Amino acid sequence: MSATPRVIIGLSAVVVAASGKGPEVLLSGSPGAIGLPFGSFDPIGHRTFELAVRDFVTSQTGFALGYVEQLYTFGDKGREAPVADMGQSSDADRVVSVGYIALAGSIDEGQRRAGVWADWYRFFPWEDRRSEAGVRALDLLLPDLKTWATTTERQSRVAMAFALHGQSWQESQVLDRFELLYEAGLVEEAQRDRAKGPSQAPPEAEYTYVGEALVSDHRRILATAMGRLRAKIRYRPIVFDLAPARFTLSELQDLVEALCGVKLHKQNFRRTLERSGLVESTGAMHADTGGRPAMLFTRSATSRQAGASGLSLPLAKR
Amino acid sequence: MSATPRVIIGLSAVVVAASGKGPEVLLSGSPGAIGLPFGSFDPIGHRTFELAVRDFVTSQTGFALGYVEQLYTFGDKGREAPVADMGQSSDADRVVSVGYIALAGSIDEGQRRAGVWADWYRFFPWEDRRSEAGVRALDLLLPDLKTWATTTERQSRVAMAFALHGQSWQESQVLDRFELLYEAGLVEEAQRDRAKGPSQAPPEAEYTYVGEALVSDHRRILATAMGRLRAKIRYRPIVFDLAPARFTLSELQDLVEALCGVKLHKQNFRRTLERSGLVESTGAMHADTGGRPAMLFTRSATSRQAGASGLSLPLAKR
DNA sequence: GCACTAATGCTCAATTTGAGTATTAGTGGT
DNA sequence: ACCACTAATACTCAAATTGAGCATTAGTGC
Repeated sequence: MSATPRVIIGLSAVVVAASGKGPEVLLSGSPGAIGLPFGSFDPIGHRTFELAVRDFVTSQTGFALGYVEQLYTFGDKGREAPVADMGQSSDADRVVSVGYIALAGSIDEGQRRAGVWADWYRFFPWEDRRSEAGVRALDLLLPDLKTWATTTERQSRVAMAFALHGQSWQESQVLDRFELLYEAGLVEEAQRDRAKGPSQAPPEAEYTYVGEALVSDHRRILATAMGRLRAKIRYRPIVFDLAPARFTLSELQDLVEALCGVKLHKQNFRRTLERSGLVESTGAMHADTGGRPAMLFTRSATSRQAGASGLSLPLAKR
Repeated sequence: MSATPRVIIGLSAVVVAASGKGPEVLLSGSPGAIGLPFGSFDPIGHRTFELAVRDFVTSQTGFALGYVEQLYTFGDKGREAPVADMGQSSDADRVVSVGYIALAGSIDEGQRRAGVWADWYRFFPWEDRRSEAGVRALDLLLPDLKTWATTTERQSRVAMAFALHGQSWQESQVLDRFELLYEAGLVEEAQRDRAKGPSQAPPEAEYTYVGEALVSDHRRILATAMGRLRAKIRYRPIVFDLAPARFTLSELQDLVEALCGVKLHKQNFRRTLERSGLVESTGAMHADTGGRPAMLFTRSATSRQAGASGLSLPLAKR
C-alpha cells in the first residue's frame, strides 16, 4: 500500500417538492448529463453531513430544505462514474456517495420555475400505477425481464417485485424493481457501466418506457429515495412536509396517490385520516373544485409530535 | 484548501446472534476499550462495503455472516473519537463510519465461547421491558431526564420516546431514547465527548442502569442496529435468520420477545404466525419442555421469498 | 329551477385483533 | 396405575379495523 488513494465523499440530495401536478425532484447538470444536486463533503468545513447537504443545496439551487434524512451510502466500485463538476477528484480516487432525501414542501409556479424540476415518473414510468401509461410501461418491459429471468431465483425475484402472481403491488419496492431492470440490462445505466464508455442505448424516442437515465448512479439513489418516502408515509406523518399548510382532503389524497403511484379509495381514505387525528379542519372552505365546496384542513399539533404515526393507504380496486 | 485532509472510512459491524439466552452482539477490543468489530475500508482492495464487512468480520472473529445490511453512515465531528487499532489514521484525518448490521444465526455454546459476545441489554438496560430490572432501570433514569427537559420541546420528545403519557412503548425507538440520554448527559459517552478526555463518569457499580459504554460512537451504532432489527421483524421474516433451523413456537416467541424486549400474548402469537404461512411444522416433536411436548417447526419456503412479510407482535397486557 | 360535479355521510359484511377459558399430552413422584 | 404439575394447543367471543358501496348535499354554470 504505497500512495494511499484518496476517498472522496460525495453527497447527493434527492430534493422532493410537491407542485400542483405531483412529486417533483430537483435536478442539476447540463443537458445530456443531468443528475441530482451533488456536492463533495469537506472534511474540514463541515461538522455533519446533514449540515453539508443543507448548505450545498441552498447555495446551488437557492432552496431551503425542510425535512432531511440520510438514505444510504453507495460505495460500489463501477457504479459511481465520476461526475463532471466534482472538482478535484481524479481517476485514482474512490468516490463514495452518501445519498440524502430532503423535502422542500409545497412549491408554487414561481419557485418551480426557479429551479430545474422534473416529475419523478420521467425516470420510472412503470412506478405510476395510476395511469394507463404507467401500467403499459411495465407491460412493455415484462417480456425482456422474463427473457432475462432464466433461473428460478431470478424468476421469483421478478415475480415478487412486479407482483406477477396476484400479489399486491408493493409501492415502496422501487429500488428492487430498478435493480432488477439494471441487472437485466434494460436501463441505460447498465449499458453505460458495462461499457465504461458512452451509452450504447437505442434512441430514446422508441424507449420511453424504460425511463430517462441520470448521471452516475443517481437514478439508483432516486429510486432509494422514492421507496423510502413511500414506505415512510405509512408510519410517519411525513406527507405534511410536502403538502401546503392548508389543504382539502382530496388534495391530500391526490398528493399521496401521486407519491405512491396508486389510486386510493376516497371514502376510506378520509375515514382513516379523520380517525387518525393527524388533521383538523380549519373553519374555511375551498370552493373552486367544480363540485361541492371542500373543507380546508391543517395538520394537527399531534401530527408534529415525535412518535406520530402515518397514513393508512386503502387501495381502490381496479 | 492546501493539504487536503484525508477521509478515512471505517466500517463497524453489529453482529447479532441468538444464543439460548437471547440476542448477543459480538465485541472486540481490550478491557476498558470495548467496541464493535471495526475495520477500515480499503479503497483499492474492496469492491463493495458489504464484501469488506464480511471480509474483516470473518478474518477478525472467525464468524461467517449470513444476512448483512447497511445501517447508517455516521459522520458527526466530535463523536467519532479515534479507535486505537485503526492503524494509519492520524488526528488530522476525518473518520466517517459506515455501520452495518449482520446476523450470525443461532449459535451454540462452543461458538459462543469462541468470540466475545455480550447480551445487548448490558448497554441498554432500559430497553428490556420483559424484566422488572429493565423497567426499574428506566424509572431510575426518568428523574434526571425530567430535570433536563426544561423546554416543552424536550418534554415532548422525552414523553414520546419513553411513552410517558399512556402511549404504547415503541420498541424500535431505541436510537431516539439513546440520543435523548446522550443529550441529557446521562450516558458516559456524553461526558467523554464533551471533555474530549477520559471519562468523568461516576463509578460504574452505582450506575448499572445507565448501561455500559462502548468506544467511540459504537453504542449509538448498536442502538441504531437494535432499532432497525426490531422494526424489521414486523415487515420482513428476519427472525428466521437468528432462529435455529427447527424450533418450537415458544422458542421462536422467546426469541422475538428477547429481541423486542417485550412480552407477547402467546395464543395470539401462534395464531398470527400459523396464519402467516411463514412456518410449517416438521413432523417431529420436542419433549424436554416440562409440559406437553411441542411441535417443531421450520420456516416455510414462502418465508424465503423476496417480498415475504414479517411477524405481528401481539403484546401481552401487563 | 336544472343538470353536473365533487365532497361528505352512512351502512354492512369480512377480517383482523385482543383477551381469555378449556383441553391435552407429556413429566416425575407415590 | 393414579396424581399433581407444566406447557402446548384448541376454541370462543367481542371490539376494532378494513373493504366496498350507496346515498345525500352544496356549490357551479346554464
